[in-house]
Amino acid sequence: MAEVQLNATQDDTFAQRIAQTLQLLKTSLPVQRKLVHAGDKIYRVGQAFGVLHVVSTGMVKTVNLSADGREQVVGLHFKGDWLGLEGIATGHYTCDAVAMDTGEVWSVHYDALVMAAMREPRLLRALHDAMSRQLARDHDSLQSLCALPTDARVASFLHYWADAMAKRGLRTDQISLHMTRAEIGNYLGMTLESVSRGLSRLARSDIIRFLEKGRREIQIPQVEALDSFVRRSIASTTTA
Amino acid sequence: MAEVQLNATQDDTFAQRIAQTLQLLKTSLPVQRKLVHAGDKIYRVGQAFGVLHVVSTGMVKTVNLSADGREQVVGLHFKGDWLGLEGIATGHYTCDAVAMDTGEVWSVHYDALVMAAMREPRLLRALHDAMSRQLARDHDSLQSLCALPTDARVASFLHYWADAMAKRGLRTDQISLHMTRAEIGNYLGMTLESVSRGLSRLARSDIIRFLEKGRREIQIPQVEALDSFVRRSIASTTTA
DNA sequence: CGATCTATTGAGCCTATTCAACCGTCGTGG
DNA sequence: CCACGACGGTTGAATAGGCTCAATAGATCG
Repeated sequence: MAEVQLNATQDDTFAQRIAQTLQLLKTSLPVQRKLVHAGDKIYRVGQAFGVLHVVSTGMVKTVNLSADGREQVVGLHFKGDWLGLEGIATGHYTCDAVAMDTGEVWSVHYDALVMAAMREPRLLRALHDAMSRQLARDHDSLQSLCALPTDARVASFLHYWADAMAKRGLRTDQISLHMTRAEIGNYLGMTLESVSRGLSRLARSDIIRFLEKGRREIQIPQVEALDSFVRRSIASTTTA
Repeated sequence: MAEVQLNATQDDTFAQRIAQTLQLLKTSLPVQRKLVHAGDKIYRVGQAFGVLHVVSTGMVKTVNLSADGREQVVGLHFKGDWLGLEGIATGHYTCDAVAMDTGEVWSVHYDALVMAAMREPRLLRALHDAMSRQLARDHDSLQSLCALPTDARVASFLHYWADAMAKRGLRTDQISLHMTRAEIGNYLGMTLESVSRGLSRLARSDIIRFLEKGRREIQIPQVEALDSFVRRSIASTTTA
């Protein structure tokens, strides 16, 4: 209840699109729903590809496994995001998908989806939109990684998270990161200490606020403050 | 001529798939072919999305433009790769696509492609494969960026390039980077000096060899040497 | 209540950046 | 025709940003 926020202006069209897509899936083809808990693997690297997954509720991370066994978080996925798309080309999933929270994941057979898409073009459109969004997001991720110092990367990460919530009509003034500092650091290409220092610095600048002792519930009075923080970091490294 | 190399074992199936896809496109729907030269923009950020492009010959880079105008190379694209996929969701391209070499780019209207895909499912499959490959590649890119020191990132970059050539049945013993050190550095998240030092180091270790004064023609006697160099870098940073 | 996990913070070190000088190539115009 | 400037590349020296190592503290759980 009360999921709709002040920011439900143009963003709620995106939330609506997600709802429509989930509805469409449910009515167009056999969907298997599954409840997942934090740590559950939705699929594993190397496993034969066959089904695509859509996050209905909850949050999921995707983790690449390098040849020598080291892990790399390569994506975060929220309500309406699709999982397993990287597996289409090779016929095998190329990463693990791990739930970060309790939630529900819907699964559809890729072949069945394509068949259904022949009758219902909106399904195809939804799939393409999801892939396209993922590609654009990956680009932004790359740019953050390449161009920003650690503190700004942390700020940018929080901004991304808040944005993802906002676009889905969820509350953005307070977000709860279901990730350890180590996980965040892995995703952002820095050490857990740097993440901690970055967050502390943001808190000291009153850009964010910790809401409990665990320090994973974070309040962001104004998301734009994160933006200007990032901008300032760039300016100082460029002009100096 | 003599494009097929020793390594044309399982890799040539990929080259064949590309050839088939290009053939399929040509026969299934109206394709506009265009000759491009180094520096030509195939599309621009912000431009209305409508058509997808496929690299027929040559090489193309995609460049993100941040809000404050700084550029970030987010992808490299060779024969058979699709361009513009990130534009589907928003209806606008989110990056520039710039030719790095003379080559030919084929363009098809997305809507027409989807229509044609109804009659010819292999078209749809080709599109999905391309998107899927791009996603998987982005993950690898991210992992390199997050987990490797500069020298290893340069080595990994050369390996990726050689691999891309090999999978397309092109010669891999000698590659010519149509990029300045600055461009490579931008793509790899490091300075041009670091790229230069990295390449010099690899040359000093006899892993690569420069073939001309311009130092963009690079010979790689054995691609696996790059792999083991990367592996060694990881080992030394992990164990130390 | 000890053991474990997560987070924070400090100190020292190292890697990669910054700044700078230098060289070779290329294109252009005096 | 050659001098000059612009550009791309290399290399060195100094600096700084982020990492490593280490100590501390709170939280959770058996």
